[in-house]
This record gives sequence, C-alpha cells and structure tokens, in this order.
Amino acid sequence: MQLGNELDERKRIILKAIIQTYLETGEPVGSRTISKYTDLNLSSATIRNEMSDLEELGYIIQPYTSAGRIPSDAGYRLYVDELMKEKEKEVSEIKELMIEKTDKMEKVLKQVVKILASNTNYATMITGPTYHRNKLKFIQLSKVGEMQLLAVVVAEGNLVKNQIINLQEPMDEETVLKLNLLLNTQLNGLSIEEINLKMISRMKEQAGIHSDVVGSVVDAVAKAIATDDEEMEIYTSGATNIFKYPELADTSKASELISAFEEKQELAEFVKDTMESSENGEKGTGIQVYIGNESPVKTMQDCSVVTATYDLGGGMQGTIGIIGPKRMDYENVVDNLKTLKNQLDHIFKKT
Amino acid sequence: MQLGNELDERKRIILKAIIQTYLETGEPVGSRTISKYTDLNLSSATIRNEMSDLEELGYIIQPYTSAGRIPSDAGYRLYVDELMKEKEKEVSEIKELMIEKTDKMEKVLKQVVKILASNTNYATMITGPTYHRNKLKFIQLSKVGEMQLLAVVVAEGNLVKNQIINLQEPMDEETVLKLNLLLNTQLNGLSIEEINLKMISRMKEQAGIHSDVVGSVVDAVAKAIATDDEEMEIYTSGATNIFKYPELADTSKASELISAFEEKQELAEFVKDTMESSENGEKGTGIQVYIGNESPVKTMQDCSVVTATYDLGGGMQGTIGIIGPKRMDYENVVDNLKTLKNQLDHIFKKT
DNA sequence: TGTTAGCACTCATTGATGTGGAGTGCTAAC
DNA sequence: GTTAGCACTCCACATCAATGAGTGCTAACA
Repeated sequence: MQLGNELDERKRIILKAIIQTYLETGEPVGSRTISKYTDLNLSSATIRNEMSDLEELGYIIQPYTSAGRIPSDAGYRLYVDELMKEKEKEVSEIKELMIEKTDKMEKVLKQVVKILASNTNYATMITGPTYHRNKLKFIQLSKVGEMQLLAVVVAEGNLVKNQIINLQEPMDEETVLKLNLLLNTQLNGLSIEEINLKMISRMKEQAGIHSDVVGSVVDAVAKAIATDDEEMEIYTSGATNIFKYPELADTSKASELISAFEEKQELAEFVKDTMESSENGEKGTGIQVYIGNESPVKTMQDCSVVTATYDLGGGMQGTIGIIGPKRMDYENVVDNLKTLKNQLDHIFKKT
Repeated sequence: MQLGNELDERKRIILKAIIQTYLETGEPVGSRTISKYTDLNLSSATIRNEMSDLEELGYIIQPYTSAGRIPSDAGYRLYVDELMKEKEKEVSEIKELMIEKTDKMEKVLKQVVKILASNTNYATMITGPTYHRNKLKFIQLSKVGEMQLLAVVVAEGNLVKNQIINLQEPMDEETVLKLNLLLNTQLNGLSIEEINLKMISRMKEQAGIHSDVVGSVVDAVAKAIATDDEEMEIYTSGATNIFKYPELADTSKASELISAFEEKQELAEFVKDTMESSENGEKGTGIQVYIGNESPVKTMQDCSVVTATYDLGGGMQGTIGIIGPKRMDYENVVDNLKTLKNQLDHIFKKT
C-alpha cells in the first residue's frame, strides 16, 4: 500500500509479469523473456533498466551476478496485496467440492484437507471448530459394568465426549439416577469458568459417599468444554506435495517441513496467529497470507502459508491453511479457500 | 533353515560379520575389514575366497565389480532367522517405557508410536485393538435438543461411540425412555451378525411412529460394533526418520514412502497380513519380519518392516509396526517390540 | 589341501578444467 | 526515452585424470 506508490504503471506491469512467470517456471526470469511476454512492446534493454530499478527498490533479487531476477518477499507481498487483485475477477469459477455429507465432523475435516491438497497441489491443514466459552448442555451417567460408569457430556454445538469412570465400590441404579439429576440441575448451561470450587464441594457434599464420582464427572466435563491448544486436533494432508517444488524438496528442508507437519504443534502457531488477527478484523475476508519471514514458524521461512478462518457463529471457529513454496499460485489458493470457507459454513450449519 | 545347512561354521561367522558391519556403516564391506573384525585371524585373501562362495550362494551381493559386499535379502533373512539368535541373550535389558496412564486409548497409542519412533529411530505405526465379533453392551438414547437425540452405544471392551440423530418431529421424554427400554432389551448382548432384518422390522413395528429412529440407532450400533478395515485408525510417527538413512532419503523414494505413511491404507496391508499369519500361530512370538520383497506393499521394497500383534484377550488385538531400511537393527527392534507388547497388555488390561 | 602374499585390474568418487549459454550492465546511437 | 551492440560474469554441464578401496587370480608356502 504505502510502498506501491513509488511504482509507475509500467513498473507495476513488469513486476507483475516477472512474478507471474516465476510462479510458473520457478526459475529466474530474464529481461528478454519479459520483453516478449508483455504487450508493452519494449526491448529487453529497456526492461533491463526497469528491472534494475525494481531491484534497487527491493522488489526483486538477483540470485547471483548476471542471472535473471526472482521476486523478493516484498515483491510477493506487493503482488498479493495489489497486483493480484487486478486480475481477480478473471478466473473465479467456483469449483464444486464434492463433500459428501457425513455425520462425523472428523470425517468431514479429513476429507476437506484431502480434497484441498489434491486441488491445489500444496500441503494443507485444518482444525476443527474450537469452542470459546462453550456451555454445557447435557450430562448422562450410565452404568456399564459392576464397577464402571460411563459419563457422556454434551456441550453446545453437540460436541460429545465420553469417559469411563472406574468406581471404588458398586453403585446401584437408583444412585446413578440421583447423581444424574444432581449433575444436570447444578451444571446445566454453565461454561467452564462458571464452575467454581465452591459449587463442586457443595455437590460433593450432596453426593455423600459418592463424592469421588462427582469429581471424576466434573473432570470429564472440564475436558469436554475446554478446548485448549493441546487438545486441538489438526488434520493435515498432502505433506508430500512439497516434493513437487524443487526449492523445497532437498532432503534437509523437506525433512524439517514434514516433521513440522507430523508434529503439528508448529502448525498450531498459525492457528493462533490467524485467530488473533481475524479478531482484529483485518480486511474482513479472514484470509491471511504469510510470505517467507512473515511466518511465525522458523522452519517455514522458505514457504508461504495462506490461512483462513471459517466461522460458524456462536463463537465457534476453525482454521484452514495451505503451505507451499513462496511461488505458490496465490490467486488459485485464495480462491479455493474462499469457496471452501463458504462450503464449510454451509455443511456445519446444516449438521 | 533349509538353506542354512550348506554353510559351515566359518562361513556363518563371516556372513554374520559382514551383515553386522553393514548394519552399522551402511556401506559395502570389504575383505580386509572383515579380516580384522573377526577373531578368526584369517588374511583378507582367505576372506575373499569365502566371500566369493557366499556370493555364489546368494547371501551377499556386489553392487558393482570390485566393490565390497552388501547383504542380499536372503542374507538378511538368514541373519534374522538364525544368526541373530545366537547373540540374542546378550543385550536384553528391558527399557522402561514411560507411558503415563491416561484414560483415552487414543492418547496411549499416540504416545506409544512416538516413544517407539524416538527409541528406534525408525518410522513406526500402531493400530488400536480391533474387536472381532464384538458384542453390544449398552445403548442410551438421550434428548439433547428439540429435534435431536444422542445415541450412545457401548460395546464390549468399553468401546464407546456416539451419534446425533436428527428427528423429523419432536419426541417427548417418555417416548425416549420407552425406546431406550426397547432397544436395550432387544439388542443387548448381541453381536452384529445376530442382528438380522427380521428383528429390526419387529422393533420398528413396536416403535410405532418413531420407527425411523430405530433405524438410525441400529445404524449407529452397527458402526460401533463393526470395525471394518476402513474404520481402523492407524497412528504413525517418526516418518521423517527415513531421512536418516541415505539409501531411503533420495527424493523420489522418500516421497513415496512418506505418502504411504500419510495415506495409511498401504499400512493396513501389513496389519491384515500380520493378523492372518499370527492366527496361523507361526513361531508364537507374534513377531513378523518382512525383508525387502517379502513385503506385501510394493512401495516398501527397499525397506524392512517388523510387525507384532498385541493381544488383549477376548478377541481384541492390535498391531505395532516398525519400518526402516533393510539394514535395520533387527535385534534392537525385535527387543523393543517384545517389551512393548508386554507393556500394552499390561496397560490395557488394567484399563 | 588350505592359507597367504603379491599383483594387475575395475570402477565409483572426487576435484580440476574447459566450454556454452543465458543474462546483465554499459555505452553509443537513434 | 528507447534501443542495438558488445564485453563481461557466472552457473551448469561435461570431460578428464587422479585416487583409492576392493576384487580375482596366480603362485608359493606349510
């Protein structure tokens, strides 16, 4: 935005041409190529002069003396912020993603990353919706064995968790019923912050000899409602797509990248970052582009990462991400993410 | 076994020496090395003669003229079957795997693969116990919304599944109770094969206007009990360990291998194969070694795979696997798997 | 007959060298 | 302001020789 003004129209066109050619080929692009590529009808010499300027301004880089130029991080940034938009309307056919309606969200998510990965040829990730200040909807204790209870906890958004509780001593059906009633009347509609110690100890009193069960159940409840960072499941796909881009495929880089995918906790950085900046309401599209150094994760400084949050209302939101080389096809990626965002809204609102 | 007899003692020692040196170094081993390595006190020339014989017999291979020798698949096989055992008693200190007791099996499994991967420096996989002819233990329908029921199905082994059922029309608490009773009395203790169409249609009759709910519940039951191959979750870890072995680390191979890990369905082949042969009761240790071509998966012909089944009694069993280069440290791997097997038994029997 | 020393030979690996070509920067002319 | 021309740079690639690990063979030895 601020930098863009120092560029006249011709420079912008040339820069755009350079970047686009580089996106396709992945190899430094020279002045002759551009002189043919554009409809400016300029000789390579003129282009060379302009390119020299562009390099001085920091938008392109010469990997070594007398080689072609490649975009710098700043160049990509300008391209994403401004140059790309001018073309945006052109290609925008909405591809129908074939997501069959399944009951389990987990499956949907796994399918989504998979489709996205094969659509874009990049590595992809997705998190399920995380529930901020989620409220308790329903608790059900059932006897499933002599000394075992099953606690089923349902939170808002129909997030179901269950936990087996091993008892110290047998419990009859009637007591189970009583406990059920107690738990539901006391805890129903509360969020995790609202369940305080006082309340728990009061309930334990009322439960009499079975106070330890109350403790276990409250634990289960806490687990069901609180979705802390560790809990958060991140699904990934297409990690091996990075082998398709020579600049990332050499053994050491690939190893690091794929490790990051496997461990997943580095990916959580993006989720956190994206969530934060989407709260600050930048742009409003909820789409975030990290180019090279802009990434919060060091191991991904040779990559670009594009993330989007999908928002299901009611405080539930998740994150989708695409990780690829810096020369990723930003237009296509952003496009894909946008349509996917809508689709996810659609699916989950129905469910 | 049958082939082993054509080898005299000296040849066996030399072969063993060759293999062990190769396991360490990963490079073709020459005669001079062996002449120093062994306590046979033979000159390199003599060793050369023996090696020539061993090559003719098919146990070792010369990658190119006048290079050292590397073990062939047959060589590894002999090593695993016979040579290795002679040393087995030596190193067998049981490493205590620090598996903290958690409630969720999923977490235990994820932790186990992780530990195993970092212990062995190979890629690892594990499946949860699959339940053959599993029986229904308990069904609980609960109303969680105006038009929504939650079906919780508990099968033997405390395998819990839940499913949200969307109703066509509201249902009052009383009906829910009645349905609960109906389902439990009819289906309790049955395995999936025993639930036939006749039974379902009879239940639908008794359910009256809510017959569609019965259908949904039975579906949920089926899903909970039947653990078909697709359902089966395979957890993996340490996929990037393959980068540590140059013979697997070149881009094309690594890409294929890691893809296989990501997709997981190739890994299911091993699970199936291992299960079958463990049923046939070979050896009795339940540990299976696939060397190179012996593998049922083509993409892993440059690897060796060692699998083990852990058995929890009651028809529940799962599979652990380690995937590495052919020159993997078989002794250590087998050892690790054995102790892990025991630990898993221990953990899950407690749970 | 089994073992060993010696020697010629093979072949992957490594580093040096040279060439071709893509691309630049600069200058001079239009 | 634009362009043609030219010298220059530097990577990529191929070629070549030197190196050295390792073999196979032969002949001598115990």
